[in-house]
Amino acid sequence: MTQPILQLSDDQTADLAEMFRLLGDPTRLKIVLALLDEAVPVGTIAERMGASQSLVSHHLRLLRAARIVRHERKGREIHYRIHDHHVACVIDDMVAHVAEVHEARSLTAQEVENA
Amino acid sequence: MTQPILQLSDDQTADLAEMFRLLGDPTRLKIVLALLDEAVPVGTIAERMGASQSLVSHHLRLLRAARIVRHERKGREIHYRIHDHHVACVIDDMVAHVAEVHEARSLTAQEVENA
DNA sequence: CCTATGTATGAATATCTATTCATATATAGG
DNA sequence: CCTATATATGAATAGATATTCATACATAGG
Repeated sequence: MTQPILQLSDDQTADLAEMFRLLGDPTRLKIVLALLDEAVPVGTIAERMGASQSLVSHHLRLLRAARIVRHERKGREIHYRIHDHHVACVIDDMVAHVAEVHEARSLTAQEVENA
Repeated sequence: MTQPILQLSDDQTADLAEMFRLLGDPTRLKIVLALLDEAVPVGTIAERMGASQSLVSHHLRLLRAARIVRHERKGREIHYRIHDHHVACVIDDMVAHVAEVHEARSLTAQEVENA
């Protein structure tokens, strides 16, 4: 399977980069991964990750704006989950990739240097 | 198809985030997209993108270190291409996602605000 | 109402990073 | 060798951003 020549508009490229960028922060990524399987209230996310409620909230705001997650009120709590199936798939794919790579290689610093 | 509960080590999570982060810069992403289909010398990449040779070179260095691209000497030129099939797949998936989303929705600012 | 709980938000900051400019390195050809 | 071409690299900087702290907002329950 070879790659089709894909031509993205500047807008599409920018959106794509923005999505990558948002997932590119370890704290935010952890949040997203935590929401892959279930809807979780903010406080619980913070607790599980060992991060402050404020920090988690700030990140959720960004993830929400990018439609990576969605929220729903449940009494006093606000439960967050992955926005849709599609986003979940994309992230799963990437996770699978990294997991594989981690399994396949165990490089020395020298090898990385020469990569 | 539901998501399996995936548990990533901190190292894996960091690597995953790092990969996302590198793709999260528009300039770098454009470079990567340009290398999906063929091996291209540095100067040509810069020319096509309208970016400076220096900037492209700096970005290629980062992409190389992360094994997102690889290089090969061809006379005086150094040709860069996507590191492997796997990386290409991951990017293609994400591109497909964004392309779909762009097709499906055309949101007002208000809708985005309330997302 | 008043309070407690859960969440969001704004300001401040220390850190990071993308970009530019100048320059070094490497290779091919005469 | 000497020059031209292609690429890499280092320093400097302007701008972005992750995090913290303090505080505001919203809701449920008594």
